[in-house]
Amino acid sequence: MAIFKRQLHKNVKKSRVLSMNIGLVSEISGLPAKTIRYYEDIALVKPARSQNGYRNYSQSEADTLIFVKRARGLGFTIDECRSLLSLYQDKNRASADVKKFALLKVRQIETRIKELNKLSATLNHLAQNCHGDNRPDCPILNELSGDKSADE
Amino acid sequence: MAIFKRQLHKNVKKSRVLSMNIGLVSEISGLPAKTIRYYEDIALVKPARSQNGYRNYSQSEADTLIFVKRARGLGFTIDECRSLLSLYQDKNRASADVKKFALLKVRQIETRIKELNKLSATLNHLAQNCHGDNRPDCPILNELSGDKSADE
DNA sequence: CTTAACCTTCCAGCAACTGAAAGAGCTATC
DNA sequence: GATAGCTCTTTCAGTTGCTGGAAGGTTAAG
Repeated sequence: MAIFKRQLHKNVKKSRVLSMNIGLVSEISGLPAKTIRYYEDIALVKPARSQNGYRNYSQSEADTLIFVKRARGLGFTIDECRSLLSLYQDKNRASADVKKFALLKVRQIETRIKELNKLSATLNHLAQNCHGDNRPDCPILNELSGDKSADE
Repeated sequence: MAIFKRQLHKNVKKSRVLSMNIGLVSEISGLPAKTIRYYEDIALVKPARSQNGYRNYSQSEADTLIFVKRARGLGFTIDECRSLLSLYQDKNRASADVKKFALLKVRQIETRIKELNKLSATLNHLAQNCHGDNRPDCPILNELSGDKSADE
């Protein structure tokens, strides 16, 4: 056993190792150790502990963390990740549920994109009308201060 | 103008300067009273107090709050609002500064839009490839779990 | 005088982490 | 076996921008 102790960190990335310390899991999942501990706090992934108190992650727990990392990267909230995970772990799940979930998320993202597009257009318009020299008059500030004669 | 009735009655008798309680400022600015108090906590707008301890907003303080409301609506952070306000209140400000600020914000918003577009496309693609029936296989979950054979 | 609508402060919590402090454990090297 | 230099532990606090609620004081109206 002692042989593997340091090799875990250096070499063994993909082999089926019995258990992993948080540092290794952090490395292979790409999640900061802080975040992984936080995920334990919120009961997302609760690893066993070694005698010395160190967290001890199984391969499947590491996989779960990687799953969460991907789902978060796709814009799912932690709670949504929980739902996805339970669907993932449910052998009798309906993929229809997951599809519905994903499409709802798509609609939410698209709404947000529309809002941001409006913001960007408004700001850009204001900036274009701003002469950008040292004269004190500025359409952007005028607009913000509610001076209606500033724009258009 | 019904809003002002009570306040006018009360304040005009005492002084020519119109000052407002938080409820009135909330109404005319559209910001919740909670938010306005929070803005005092973070030293954005610190009103005087009446003898009874009530907050007493001047017209210009109310204007500042309206300014902040608009700027927040345009996606500026509180700290950015602070900068905008100091530019606004600086008689010698260069509108170039404001323009630069706004254009930077536009770029940030556009970056965010691009990210969201990618997310939306990925999710949408996965959903389209999901048959959406009760079979347990689901490309979305397969993708999240890192199964490369799932997609394409 | 009572009641309702104001106003006040303080405490707590949301999401999803991140930083820092203080201490214990482990490993490599001398 | 001492020591340097990692990794690991817990706990508290902070981030951003608010929002909710409790407990209580003030004011206006009927």
